[in-house]
Amino acid sequence: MEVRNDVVIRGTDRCDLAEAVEGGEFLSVRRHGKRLFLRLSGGGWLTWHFGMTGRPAWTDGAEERFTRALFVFPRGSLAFVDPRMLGRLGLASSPERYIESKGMGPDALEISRGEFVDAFLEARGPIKAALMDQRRVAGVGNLYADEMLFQCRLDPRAGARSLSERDLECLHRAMRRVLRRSIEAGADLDRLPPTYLLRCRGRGAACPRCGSALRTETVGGRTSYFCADCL
DNA sequence: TTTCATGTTCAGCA
DNA sequence: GTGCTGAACATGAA
Repeated sequence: MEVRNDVVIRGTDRCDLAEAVEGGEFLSVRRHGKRLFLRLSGGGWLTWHFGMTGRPAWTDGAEERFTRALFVFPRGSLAFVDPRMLGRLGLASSPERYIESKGMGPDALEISRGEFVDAFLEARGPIKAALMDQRRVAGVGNLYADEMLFQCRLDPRAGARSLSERDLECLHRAMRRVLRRSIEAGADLDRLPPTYLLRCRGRGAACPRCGSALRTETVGGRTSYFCADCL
């Protein structure tokens, strides 16, 4: 293993990391929320957090720009490419312990409708902030939260307490639908249905449903797009 | 040249 | 304890 920038392994000891990885194999992969876990043949798991701009990249030729760490195999390498270096690599004894230590909630695609409703009935603050809170449900980020709320015609600024059980059930369905579709599309926004708000972020955006100009506002510390006419 | 950004975490404050 | 704000991280795109 070659570490190009120590920032991406901060919180981990460089030697421990190298020792845990080198000479071994990745036996299996798991995901929880936005985290990836690779089981190491020497025991334990490699944890992988992508931040906003991180991604894995296989290469058997020239090294990609912004490669922050590299797992070198006999033929080719697996690179951790991350321009902004907001991602992290680390070690954990198991995904469960890692999830527990981070206080992460159930994965967005695994949480049942009942659990979801219960978790949000006691939420405070704007619904969008609650949806992005990884302690409640793990896996929903800024863009996807906007999409889910849009599909349910819910105002991102609305207090979580103001939502009915029916609203929350809609949100649970939308969460599953949006994430599934996005995974199918390989997270390529252009391959999503034209009715998706996700594709409309940016300059002078119009609502894909009614054509009105989309509004932007900061909610939960992040830029939110929504259509005031569709609420 | 300036501003903003797909995420997380933490300090400081109300 | 809860929630909000701003900062930090380092870079590219608009």
